[in-house]
Amino acid sequence: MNIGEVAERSGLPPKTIRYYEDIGLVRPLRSGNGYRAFRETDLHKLAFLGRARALGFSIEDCRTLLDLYEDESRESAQVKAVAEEHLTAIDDKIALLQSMRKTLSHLVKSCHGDERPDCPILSDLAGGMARSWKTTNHS
Amino acid sequence: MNIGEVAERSGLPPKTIRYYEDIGLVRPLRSGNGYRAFRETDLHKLAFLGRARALGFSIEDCRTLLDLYEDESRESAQVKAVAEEHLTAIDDKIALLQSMRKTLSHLVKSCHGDERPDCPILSDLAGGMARSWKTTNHS
DNA sequence: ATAGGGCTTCCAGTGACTGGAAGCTCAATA
DNA sequence: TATTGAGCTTCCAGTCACTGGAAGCCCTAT
Repeated sequence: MNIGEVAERSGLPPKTIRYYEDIGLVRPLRSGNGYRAFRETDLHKLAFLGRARALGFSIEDCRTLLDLYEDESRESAQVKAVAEEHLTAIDDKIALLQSMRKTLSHLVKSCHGDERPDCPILSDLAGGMARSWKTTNHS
Repeated sequence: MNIGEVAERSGLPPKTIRYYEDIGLVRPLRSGNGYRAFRETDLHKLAFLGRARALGFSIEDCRTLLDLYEDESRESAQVKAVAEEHLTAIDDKIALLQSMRKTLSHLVKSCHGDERPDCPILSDLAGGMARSWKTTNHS
């Protein structure tokens, strides 16, 4: 299999596949003409990587997971530990984004968004303590 | 003010402040000894940047927001547009993470996590179609 | 013979910093 | 006065996971 077919069948761009070879995640053979010659197992690995990446695992996690996948004597606890750690990281990211979202949506709602220059979004960024009550001049 | 004091008062690391100068977000003066000499306005800008970054705005968004902040004739609609676009991007990221989270937490729950090698997490990554019913050997 | 598409390598850029090295300045102490 | 040591300077390199582009080889079809 040439890289184009593997790309199509794995869903990964050729560039990414070459990159994965660069960093040692796959080791395809070479044909006489210098083209990469992928076996089914290579395709399988790449598809594995594609799914792991789609779940947000880092490349290093992917390397670990692939190693565990190939290790017949692995303990499922090892896999679970990697996944749980990643899950925690995802939860942290979600929490951070939701806290940003909360503040931001509040600010967006409080901005009239017309041709006038005064804007509670900028006031908040500028002052940190400027709130909509201030922009509506309750002082 | 030297960079150390500005760092402390703005909450940004000195490295970051130098970087912000590099890319033209702030333009502190220089003392005779070559040290950066920050004015209150520079500190103000840096604090603005810190808050905007904490809300997840990109550096380019920050540049735009700072420009709008300094532009007396801005229209609040411009600010609101930037913020709304960013809010949409945040929502997209949250949605993506939550979909990862859902799949991943399902997989984690289905993995017994002991010393045995068989693991639905790896099965899923390997096959895409392998499900927990398969790991419990209903075939 | 030529055109095209696919393949190769290598280099550079992305975003937003961060770490580290080498060296200058300044204030306080011995 | 000499010497610490902290703080400041610049510059270079690395992070993460690709992605784009250039230059050039290979293969097939016309």
